[in-house]
Amino acid sequence: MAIKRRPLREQIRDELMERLTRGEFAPGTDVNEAVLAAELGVSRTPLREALITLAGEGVLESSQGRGFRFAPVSRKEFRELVAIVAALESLALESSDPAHLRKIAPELLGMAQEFPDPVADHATVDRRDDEWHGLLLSGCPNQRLLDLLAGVKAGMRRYENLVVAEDEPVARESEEHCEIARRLLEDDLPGAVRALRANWVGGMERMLAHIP
Amino acid sequence: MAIKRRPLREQIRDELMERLTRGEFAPGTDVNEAVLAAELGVSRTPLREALITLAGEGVLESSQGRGFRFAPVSRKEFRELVAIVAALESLALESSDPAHLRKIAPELLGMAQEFPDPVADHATVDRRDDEWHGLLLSGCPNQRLLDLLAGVKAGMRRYENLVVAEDEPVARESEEHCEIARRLLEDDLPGAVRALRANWVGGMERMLAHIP
DNA sequence: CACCCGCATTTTGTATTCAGAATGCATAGT
DNA sequence: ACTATGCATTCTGAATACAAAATGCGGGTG
Repeated sequence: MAIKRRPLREQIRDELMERLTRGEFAPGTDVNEAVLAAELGVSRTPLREALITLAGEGVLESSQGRGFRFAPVSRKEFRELVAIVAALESLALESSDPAHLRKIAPELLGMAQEFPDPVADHATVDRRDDEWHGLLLSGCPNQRLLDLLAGVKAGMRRYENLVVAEDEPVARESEEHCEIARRLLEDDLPGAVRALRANWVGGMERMLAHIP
Repeated sequence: MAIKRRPLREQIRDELMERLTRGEFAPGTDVNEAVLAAELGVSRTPLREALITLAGEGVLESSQGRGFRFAPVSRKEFRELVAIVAALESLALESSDPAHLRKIAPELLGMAQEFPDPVADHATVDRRDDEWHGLLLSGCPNQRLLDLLAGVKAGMRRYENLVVAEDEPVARESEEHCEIARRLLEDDLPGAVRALRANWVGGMERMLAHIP
């Protein structure tokens, strides 16, 4: 077995994203590099490299002499991000191989139908949602597009733990995913793209109420 | 006057992009950090920070233990990048304020009509093209989208100096810009978006012949 | 002659150190 | 009493030092 060797900065980035997803960092708070580095058991150098990467993805902001802080959240930015992701996912879906889409459509439908626990925490719901969209775009040949999407979605992660899982919205999300899968089963790619856009817009509206 | 204070990593990033545009770095070649740092008169630390930023934008690649290299070019990646930029610029145009678009339409038309020197070097042509697209999107309220676009376009920069300026393609580009501006003058936003997409696709095809 | 192993060199990855800017508090002056 | 100024502290930004991995070369061996 080939053992993996990854730069510290990448491991640190992943760990920080993990903690961010767990809600350990409040938006708007400063990063104390020395403290965080000690906590992670690394030096400031690779930590700063990870912070710079995250700043490039919009997760952090930086200002001269004042270091990094977790980017604050706003309705405006959330709307901007959703518009971007909707456009990029649409493009990814449009450029996917129709045959592949037909092949995965049943699995997409199945995943959408097996309803998550009504009381599942938002982390579980979000993870399943990510998996579903990941499968949906698994046939996209545009690797740069997928990388870009991953970066933009990282910038959206801090919005996810603002909401608590509720019964009705999860059902809506599930229904919308079914709709997309059904379109794909029928080889209706334009319809699937429209449904995907509607899914993002709908998800955005469900979320907006929870953002200050 | 408030004097500007920018981190070294940003100045280095800009300088590297400048040199890249001037064709000083061949795609596929390795970066020697010590040499480059000495050349720029800085230490390796902020240089590496700049390199990491550029790697995030796709200008560089990095592999464990082997450092950074300028990303090689390929027809496949160029097509991917054009598809992305076309989609993002379309979104930016669609979300712009129609009134603002109407206001800048005459200027867009004027810029498109004043034909660049037939013998202008590609750098000049590219710069004018960038300015035109910048003005076109100047009314887009989605700041995250504009930032994202800037990053993706940075990743495309290394393709620009692969082509030499030619008479006919520049005229085509100019005509396509006129078409877009005219649509905006007539308040035909969907038509302008279609023309913008066509402009990117056309520009891509003109460029593809020059890529190995 | 080809191939492989081991050592020396080069270069990256990470840690540590140093310098300079920002922040906050205390004190003096009005 | 309030403001402004100077100083101490804290933290970031950059440079340097150190460790470890990769590369290249030379000698030895099949």
